[in-house]
Amino acid sequence: MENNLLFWHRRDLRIEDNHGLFKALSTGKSVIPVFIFDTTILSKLKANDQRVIFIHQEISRLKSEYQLAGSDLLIYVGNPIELLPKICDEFTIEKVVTNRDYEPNAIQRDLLVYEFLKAKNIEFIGAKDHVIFEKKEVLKDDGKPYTIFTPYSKKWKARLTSDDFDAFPSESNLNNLCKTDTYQPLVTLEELGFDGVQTIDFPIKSVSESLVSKYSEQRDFPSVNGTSRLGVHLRFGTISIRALARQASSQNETYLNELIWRDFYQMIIYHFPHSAKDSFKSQYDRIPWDNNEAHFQAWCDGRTGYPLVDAGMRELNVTGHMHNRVRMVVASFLTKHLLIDWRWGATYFAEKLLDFELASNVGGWQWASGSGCDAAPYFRIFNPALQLDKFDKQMVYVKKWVPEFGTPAYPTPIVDHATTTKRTIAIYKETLNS
DNA sequence: TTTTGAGTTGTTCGA
DNA sequence: GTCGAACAACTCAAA
Repeated sequence: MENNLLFWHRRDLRIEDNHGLFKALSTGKSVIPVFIFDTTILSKLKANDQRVIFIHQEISRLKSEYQLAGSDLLIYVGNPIELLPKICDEFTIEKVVTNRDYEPNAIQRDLLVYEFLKAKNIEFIGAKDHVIFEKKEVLKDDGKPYTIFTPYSKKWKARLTSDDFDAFPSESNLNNLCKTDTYQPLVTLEELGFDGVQTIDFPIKSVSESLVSKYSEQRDFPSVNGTSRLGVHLRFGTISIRALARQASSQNETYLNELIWRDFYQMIIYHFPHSAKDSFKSQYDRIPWDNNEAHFQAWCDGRTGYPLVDAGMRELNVTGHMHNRVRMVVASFLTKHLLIDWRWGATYFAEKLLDFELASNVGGWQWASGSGCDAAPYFRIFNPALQLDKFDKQMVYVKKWVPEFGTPAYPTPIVDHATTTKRTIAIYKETLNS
């Protein structure tokens, strides 16, 4: 029996411009595409997690696309480390191809997969697909990774050549897919242990030229649809980062910079995996957080008495999304007004955000709390009232999410701005100098 | 090795 | 109202 090749989809739920899939199809071998619902991840999620519904929908679409090409996407449920060797036996696989993942847990998983497959004499091949530049492609002149964004972005741009955004035409090579006419049914959300009720709208899979071109002027105003909301599609690979970068680079430098930030944080978590759980700068883990449970709950529920903060949290709770400017404001408020550990906030975001991406999330939270690489200085504390005046002056955003604002039903501020910010600066100062 | 300039997104105060 | 400086030093990156 002829040997086959397995292509393992993870956070790359598309056929077109998929580097790993292109690589697999280019070998000329018969390629079997597979996706595994990883129960070690799913078991930690709540039954109504909207991201599982999103993935399930996209898997369903991807499966039909493979079926149109005369093949099928095989679906498994379980622990990939245990399943992959079995799948390889079942289909006489000689090589497994996948796109690389840079999160510490994923790297550990892939290392184990590599060992298990190696023991069976099966190759395990990775491809770069999730970012423009990965690992050691953008380093300082001394060969070490950057920890400051601006010089990183300069080197990133200097290193860029005309073909770095080029698509990998995986979709034009589908005749090498393993052919089948017996379609395996897709496991249902209920079978996976999820309730399957979609409560939020999923963002569309594209961004208009006009949004990108106006991005730098409009992105800071939460009442304006000035951001692309493509985070979830980048997270699960339902769009190609190369296609997006191509569009951005020709239209808006600020937008391109945001994509470079994404590469930057992916690179940081790859080189400094401790920063997934601990502060990048360890001395910030000595800060004596207040961690007041009642304050935290008020923050989660959007009833701090600071309208911009509350609007943001309520937008998050209802839609699974929060405008980026407001993310900074609520993160600054939690860490620097309430003096609550950035991990509490990061964990809450991880649970709620449809577009949650570990590297960007811990990067952002550590930036706001001052504990990250290239973070805001500790004395830089957003004033929620001033931010409201600057970015939602007409209170369109606030009134949308906090309709009772201005009535007696709206809570009074749970803490005083001047008092708490002075306290935080004093505590940070003392901790960092001791 | 030493030196120099710079560092996502702010706020407050006083002239 | 506008503007510059202070906030607090420190570390990083590159020459």
